[in-house]
Amino acid sequence: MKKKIITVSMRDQLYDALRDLILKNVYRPNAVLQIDRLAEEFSVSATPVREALVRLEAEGLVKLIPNKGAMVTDIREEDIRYTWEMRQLLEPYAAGKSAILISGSEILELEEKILSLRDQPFDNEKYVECDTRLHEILYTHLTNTMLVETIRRVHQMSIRIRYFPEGSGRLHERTVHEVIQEHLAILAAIRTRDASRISELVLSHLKNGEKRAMAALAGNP
Amino acid sequence: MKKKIITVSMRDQLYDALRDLILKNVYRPNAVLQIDRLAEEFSVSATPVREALVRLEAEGLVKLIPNKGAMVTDIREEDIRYTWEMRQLLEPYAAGKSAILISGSEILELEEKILSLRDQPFDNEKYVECDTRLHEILYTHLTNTMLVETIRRVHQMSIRIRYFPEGSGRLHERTVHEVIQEHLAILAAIRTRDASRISELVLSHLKNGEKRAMAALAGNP
DNA sequence: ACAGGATATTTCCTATATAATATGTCTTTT
DNA sequence: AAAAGACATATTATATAGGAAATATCCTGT
Repeated sequence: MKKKIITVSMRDQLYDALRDLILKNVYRPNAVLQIDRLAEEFSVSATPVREALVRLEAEGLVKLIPNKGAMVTDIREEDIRYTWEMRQLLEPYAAGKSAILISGSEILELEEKILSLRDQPFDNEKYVECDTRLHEILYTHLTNTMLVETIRRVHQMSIRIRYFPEGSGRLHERTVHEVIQEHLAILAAIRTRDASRISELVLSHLKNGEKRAMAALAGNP
Repeated sequence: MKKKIITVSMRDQLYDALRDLILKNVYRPNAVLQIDRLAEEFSVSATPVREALVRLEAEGLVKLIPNKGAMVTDIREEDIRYTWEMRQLLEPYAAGKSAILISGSEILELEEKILSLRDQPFDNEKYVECDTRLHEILYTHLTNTMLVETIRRVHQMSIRIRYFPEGSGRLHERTVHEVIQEHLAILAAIRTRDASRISELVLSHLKNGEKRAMAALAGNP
């Protein structure tokens, strides 16, 4: 049988690369994204770059102005409030729903991931990686793909916000400790499969998260 | 002074045209969208067609399979449930929030639009137009653009569902009458600016809407 | 009947041409 | 002289056309 070599289109590779750079604020808000420059940067032609940009625009990460060009979307203070408003609207509901869908091994992985933060509590990169995996486990069992996709999008925005403050590489130990405690509380509730308790805890976790994000933005990490 | 001629990119025009055709089920679920054929159909080259398709993919209207092609996304029974689950999650909250943001003249326009349905209660096209305008007035005042955008997307899906049943051109008089009554009740609540009452009414309206959609799909329009 | 390979079709990308916008210079006007 | 306007130039996005790569289709030989 012929071996099946999977090939990822240039467009998809560029999309992934650019999204990553935008989320991590390497390309900062309002940065101009010049098609030719990006094409040269990645050693491809303009077409796949444009297609990647169109997709990023649909995700709200890039603003495309006809005949003018592309720029990374802005992050204003309101956007932070809006992001957490969305999360508070969607995630408590979603987390409650998936309570019974999470497997035992996933619960163990969650615990492992949460506790691993304790070891290197100052690494933003590691923090985001853990948070993202946590989201994956919590929400990808839901069958409502629209809900999952929306949560993914909003969470993506909250990653951007996390990386937004200048010099956001390090986190305060006290903050990380708080987050770990909240995560562990949620985990304990998941073990009991108590949907309404999970919703409650996720909501208060998100409210605290909003406060922490605002504080970080004001310069108190 | 030089006259400013606004030019809409080919990509945007194609996106609008294709979206409309998909929402109205002219291009039905699972229909294959061949790039060359579309390019010829609209007398353009392949590139802007591809870019329009990428955007439609991000909106969940088109499925893009690398090196294979594009097709209109499927509508399964679950998708209908998911759509209404999203609406019930978002719209009561959103409607409650915009209660105080709607102007007097908009309330009058709403009333006019709602009552206009009474005159020609069998026209699906007119129904959707009215429903869309209603959404616009209700939700575009909200400052949370993510929320507005998500509601727009989900509402878009519910339009597709409305057009989905074969021969969905005509509506039953009794059904339309029900919808008008529900809309009027919401309108009355908007006049009193009672946010929690609006939320309540929108929620029950959506629950009824879900039942009606399911019935229509089962062949009882 | 079925594997294997040639042919055809279609997507995907590159290279090139076209159109729109921004920039800079020179002229005109106040 | 400063500001505004008009023209030419440069830069950049946008669209077209053609070629490379992947997938699908058909044909042939066992």
